[in-house]
Amino acid sequence: MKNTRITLKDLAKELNLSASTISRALVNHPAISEATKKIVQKKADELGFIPNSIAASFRMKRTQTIGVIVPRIDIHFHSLVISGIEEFAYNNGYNVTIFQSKDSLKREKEIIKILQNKMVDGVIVCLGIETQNCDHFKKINKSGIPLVFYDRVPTDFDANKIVINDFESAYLATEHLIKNGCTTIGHISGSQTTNIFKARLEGFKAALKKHHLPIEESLILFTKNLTYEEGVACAEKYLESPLKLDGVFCANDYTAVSVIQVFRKAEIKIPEEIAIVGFSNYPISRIIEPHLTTINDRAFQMGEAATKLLIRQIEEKDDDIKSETITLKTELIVRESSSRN
Amino acid sequence: MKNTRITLKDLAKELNLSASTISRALVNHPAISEATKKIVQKKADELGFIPNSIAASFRMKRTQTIGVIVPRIDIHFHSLVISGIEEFAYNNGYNVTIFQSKDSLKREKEIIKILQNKMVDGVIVCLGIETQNCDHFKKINKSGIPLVFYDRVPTDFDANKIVINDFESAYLATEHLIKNGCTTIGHISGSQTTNIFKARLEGFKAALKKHHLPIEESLILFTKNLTYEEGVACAEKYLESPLKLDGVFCANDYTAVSVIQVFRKAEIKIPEEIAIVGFSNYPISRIIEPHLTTINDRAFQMGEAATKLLIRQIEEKDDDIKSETITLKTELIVRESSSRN
DNA sequence: CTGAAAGCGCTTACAG
DNA sequence: CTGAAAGCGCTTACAG
Repeated sequence: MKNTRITLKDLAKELNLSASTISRALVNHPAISEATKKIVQKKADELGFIPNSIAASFRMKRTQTIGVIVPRIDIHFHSLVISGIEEFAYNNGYNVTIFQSKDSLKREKEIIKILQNKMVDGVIVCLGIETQNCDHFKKINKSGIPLVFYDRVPTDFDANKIVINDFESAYLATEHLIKNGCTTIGHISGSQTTNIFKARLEGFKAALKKHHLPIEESLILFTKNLTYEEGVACAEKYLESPLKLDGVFCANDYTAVSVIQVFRKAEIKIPEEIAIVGFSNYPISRIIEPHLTTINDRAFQMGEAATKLLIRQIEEKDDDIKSETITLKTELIVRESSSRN
Repeated sequence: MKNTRITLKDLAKELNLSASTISRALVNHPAISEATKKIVQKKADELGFIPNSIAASFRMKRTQTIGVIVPRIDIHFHSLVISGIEEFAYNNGYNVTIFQSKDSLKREKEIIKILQNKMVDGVIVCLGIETQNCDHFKKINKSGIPLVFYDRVPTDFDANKIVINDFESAYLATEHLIKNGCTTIGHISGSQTTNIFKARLEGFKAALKKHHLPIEESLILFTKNLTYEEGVACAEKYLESPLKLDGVFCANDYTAVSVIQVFRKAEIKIPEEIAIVGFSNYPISRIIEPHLTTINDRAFQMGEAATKLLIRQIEEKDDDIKSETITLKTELIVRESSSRN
């Protein structure tokens, strides 16, 4: 059953050619005559030749493989990014090997080791929540393997990054609320140790300032992980607030959905009495009623852009480490939750 | 910058030992003395030795890699399965390489080729929608690479499969509606070329029959892909039906959510007037109001079980092809959408 | 308990 | 346009 695979040598013997010629013919080397190429290709098909790309990788020290490290693959955002990575990689002849760090620093370090053992050509990573220090990444980078970060990116060294313009997106979202007549606007934010949530908060404040609205600190609520449950708690706080708010900008869609539900249960009309904007354009945003205005965070494009940058660096000849930051444009998707006409 | 990696030979020279001994010491071979192992390990750490596992794979014809083919990675069900695969594989020393077939047969065949080139040790796959004929999989199987299917599995050959008991799950879900007093129950089904949806429909009918309720064909609606939008259309049909239905069992959660929303908009009380049950336990099921009763389809466990079975077959010595079907137990999660007490 | 030697299947610099 | 030869870094059967 386990038939031994045909090799270049077998093909060579069969055709009275050298293995070198077979090898070259199969990769369409310009020095080989068309006639020979045709003969070789035909024989290869005939005998069901399966090239051993492990042997080739070993020889060339190139695996055509990209390693990906995400906190968890079953978070929709990451699965969208990975989808973009796989798509772009596939179309450019690279394969993708996936690892979940589970937000564990220990595991992240183990994975880095495996990636080096396996000689991946490059690595795309979203840092785990525990990771404050990127020495393990610096090491792999110095060994000549290009690295691109997305979403949660390192601050302690100069790396390739794909990000979105969180500040401006938040600014835009907030301004949209203002333009729809909101004057007392709350914000539900995430952990301030994560840059993107800090930036969203800043953008929110900047928009208020710009439009001469007061920044009510009591309406800025902080959560740990922006979960649905935390969102419910925040919404309940808003209900108890002496300030009568008429708009909320949430740093993600889950919390926005909880706010919608809690307010509706309290018989508050959305968007008439309170307008809501979320962030990320999760599938639920166009299912929840009223449909949620949100920011398209371009997860798929993030994966594509990361892979494109990575492959360019893999295939570039020169060995200088340089780092680029690519900022993707987001988009405000206006739906009913904020549309007062 | 691109420092050349230390090899076994370098280590051997450094320690006045042979490469054989170094190799054995590093894998904890029993024939090597503890003293030697210690020395070797110390030196390896000191010089930052990174084993070249591509060389090892090449030599041993074993890559410790599992190939995974899914239609799309950004479908929540699949990302959950992959999460289970990655987790189990990681804990057992295997890596996971992911490919998306995008439901294209052509692409599926291309991927199979790549997988063979890359000499993965085994493959886990959910068939694409176009795939009626599994010859390409038979071929890779015959070449000695074990294969495990999940969710959409082949019917034209005897393969390893991980499935859930769709029939019984549907039976249970329907019986649950009956026990909550429903007598005129509809079903929203998926494509009948897909076995799981056929089985769910059969389970639905069996439960009605068992409880001596009539099977109203006009209340059994078929969709192509069980999308949210198709669900809306089905719900509207139900509203126009002369039969006054009081329960709906939906073959997935998306359609169940649309039914809830359409009915609520029509001022129908859920669950009092119509009770709803979905299938899959998607995150949205515990967000939508009322929360949706549904079937936990064990996606994560499916990934684990598939990987466990695959690894066992990879590591088994004997070359017989045998096929196992593992059926996972599902679970009915009762929530408000069907609870009439 | 340790070593010498062969070989896995490719690619490529060199030669012609 | 084609070939002979070396070598990538491991593992392992064999010998001692």
